[in-house]
Amino acid sequence: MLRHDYPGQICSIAKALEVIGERWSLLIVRDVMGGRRRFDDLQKGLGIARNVLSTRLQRLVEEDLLERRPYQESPPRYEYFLTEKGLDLWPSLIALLGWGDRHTPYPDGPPMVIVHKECGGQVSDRGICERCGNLLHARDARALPGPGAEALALAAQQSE
Amino acid sequence: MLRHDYPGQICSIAKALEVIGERWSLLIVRDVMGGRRRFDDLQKGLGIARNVLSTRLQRLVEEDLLERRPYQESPPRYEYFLTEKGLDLWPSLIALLGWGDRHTPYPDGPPMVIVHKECGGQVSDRGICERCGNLLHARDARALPGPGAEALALAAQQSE
DNA sequence: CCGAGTCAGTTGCTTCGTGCAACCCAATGT
DNA sequence: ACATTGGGTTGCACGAAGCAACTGACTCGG
Repeated sequence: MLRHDYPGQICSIAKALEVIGERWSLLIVRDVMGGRRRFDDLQKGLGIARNVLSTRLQRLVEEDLLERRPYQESPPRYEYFLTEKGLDLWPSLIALLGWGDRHTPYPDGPPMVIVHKECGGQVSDRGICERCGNLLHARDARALPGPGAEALALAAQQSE
Repeated sequence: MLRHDYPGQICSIAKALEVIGERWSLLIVRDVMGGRRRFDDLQKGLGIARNVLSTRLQRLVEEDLLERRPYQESPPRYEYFLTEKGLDLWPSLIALLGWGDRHTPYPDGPPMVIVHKECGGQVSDRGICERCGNLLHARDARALPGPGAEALALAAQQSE
């Protein structure tokens, strides 16, 4: 992505994309939301080039979506945590997840489903629990492997 | 964006981003949803390079998000319409719009608000009408200039 | 005491996507 | 007759992304 801004656009969608529209950015946020917090862990999980991951993390920290916290000194090692601003991307992520599930489906069903922590109900792409009907936020839900997950994990193992 | 795929990612978010994660793609969808249908109109509105717009439109047609329909022959001229798959990006777009509004706000308020056609109520970032409480879809809603629109339109005029 | 491994990057090189400007062609306006 | 519009295509320069190698401080096993 040459420049990451969209000059002249008067629209909050364009503003949002200036921050999270770069390649990999949203997937990094997704992974951190799922509990990956360390450089190598993110790099291996995403298959992203290390230099690119480095610049993306820096930018996400600058933009206040991630917070970089040391978890040990000498040698200094860091973990990345989502800020409120980063966590607030949850509705956008599950909307995209829903769209992907509907239109480019995996053969054995979705590899990931979102469930309401409290009641265990499945969460729709609008972030509404289909069992209890509540409107949820990031902290109310959890991602679990879906029906399509096993076959794919197997295929990934075999290709190694 | 170098390659538009994310190899090895078992996730519908990654699948979705393979299709609409490229720079400009989502803004093109937004503009077509707002009624811009022709090449020059899109090009001027977005300030995108013509060759890039050309390749993006081709890809969006290939991926079945847009449909290219002739509206006259000799010379052949085309308009671009959203398919159901394209229209179904609406929840993702308003989720991003909501995030942008909350976290990178314009000084005079949002430049665009979404309203329920039927009752005129404002639509939340989950696509729920705040007046009648209904869960809405793309066709139920309309984008209108918001409180921050006038000042910005004025500024845009002056910079010309 | 020595070598292998881990973690979080940085550096250098190459390739490919992007922006910019110019060009094309048919039809229409004046 | 000439300029303008619409919908592109072509050529070039530049910078972002991918890949691989390297660094530097520490830990762990033998």
